[in-house]
Amino acid sequence: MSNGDSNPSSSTIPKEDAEGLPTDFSKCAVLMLADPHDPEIHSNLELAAMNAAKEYLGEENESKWKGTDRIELISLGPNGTVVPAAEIFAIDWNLPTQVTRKLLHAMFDRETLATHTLSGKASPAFQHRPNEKAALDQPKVADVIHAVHKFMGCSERDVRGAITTKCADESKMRRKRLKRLREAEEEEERQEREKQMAT
Amino acid sequence: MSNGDSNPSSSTIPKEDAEGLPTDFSKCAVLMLADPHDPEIHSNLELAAMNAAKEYLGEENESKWKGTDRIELISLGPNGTVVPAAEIFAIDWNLPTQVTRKLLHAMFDRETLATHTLSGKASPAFQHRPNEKAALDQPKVADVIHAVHKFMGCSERDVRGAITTKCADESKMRRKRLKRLREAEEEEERQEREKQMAT
DNA sequence: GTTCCAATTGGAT
DNA sequence: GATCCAATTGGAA
Repeated sequence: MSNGDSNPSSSTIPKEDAEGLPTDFSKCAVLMLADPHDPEIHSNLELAAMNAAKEYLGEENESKWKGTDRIELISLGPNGTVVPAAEIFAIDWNLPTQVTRKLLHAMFDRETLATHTLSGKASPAFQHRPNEKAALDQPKVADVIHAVHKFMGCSERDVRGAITTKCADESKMRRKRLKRLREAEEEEERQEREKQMAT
Repeated sequence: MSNGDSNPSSSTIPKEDAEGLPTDFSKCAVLMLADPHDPEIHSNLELAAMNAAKEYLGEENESKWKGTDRIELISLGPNGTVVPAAEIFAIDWNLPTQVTRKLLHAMFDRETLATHTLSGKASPAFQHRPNEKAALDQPKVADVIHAVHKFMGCSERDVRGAITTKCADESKMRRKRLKRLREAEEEEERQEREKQMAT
């Protein structure tokens, strides 16, 4: 895990040398969001998805599949980013922005979404400020864009827009949360001081 | 013309009391961008377009149709905003944002686009600044959104987005133009002073 | 508690 | 010269 992407339940394209774990593929069904009529995309996806599944089912994620006979993963695109099928099926596949936001939520935790942006670039409207935010993991993001674009019929720029605003919204929510925490701490300190004054 | 919309070549839904000019409708073909399978939209559009054409061909715009046997107008939506067919046909109907920008250009002059915005609201990111910009003529904008959405298959929010950025871009260009003018004036003054120094 | 709206920005294309 | 990109914002929905 490199890029600040502390992913709770997704995995992306694995390294070539995936340590040859003795993964039992009979336990794993990889469903794919791909156009079967586009053979090139399809075969790339198939390969990547199987590799990703192999990594996903490896030692690190053992707790997630031990005990189940079958774990279903859905690969989102050529980079082989996979997401548990249950999370995919829980999504209402009608509104592109909703799908985008849910997928992001499934593959990044809220802290990551709040502290990253689509591009990692500073806002041109606030260039004087230091930019604290890095870019989201690019292969994963590319797969989200691919999947939503391909299967919702919306433009890639729509998906990118949805990602941008999702990160912005998570950032605002995080700020609120931190502020509330800070205020609670101050209140605690104040009460502490009051108690000491009383003695 | 009320709303700061100095429209060069478009007209919108007319007042009820259109002064009953003896317009010769045989000279006028009103083509309509409407779904003929949606009777309600269609008939609203038909009525509005005919009224708009009547106004469009009235005294104020006499110069535009005198001498031609036939003027073709295209109505964009339920509000009956019409645009000359030639301008419509000159557009590449493939890219939604291009279509939107061209339509705006056809119905508002650049000064209007530069000094107005889609909503007329101040930017939430710069609320301390006074807001100098008013909203674009709403019925016209609604017709653009209607037309592009209906015939390009893109979402209304895409069209709105395109309008927003078109106005922003025109505003920037205007600022540049004004700055250049100012600098040219200053340069002129400077040379004037130099000339006086020499004498 | 979340998502949506859309205005503004400078640089990239 | 014109268009596109996308980060940030506060309040509305």
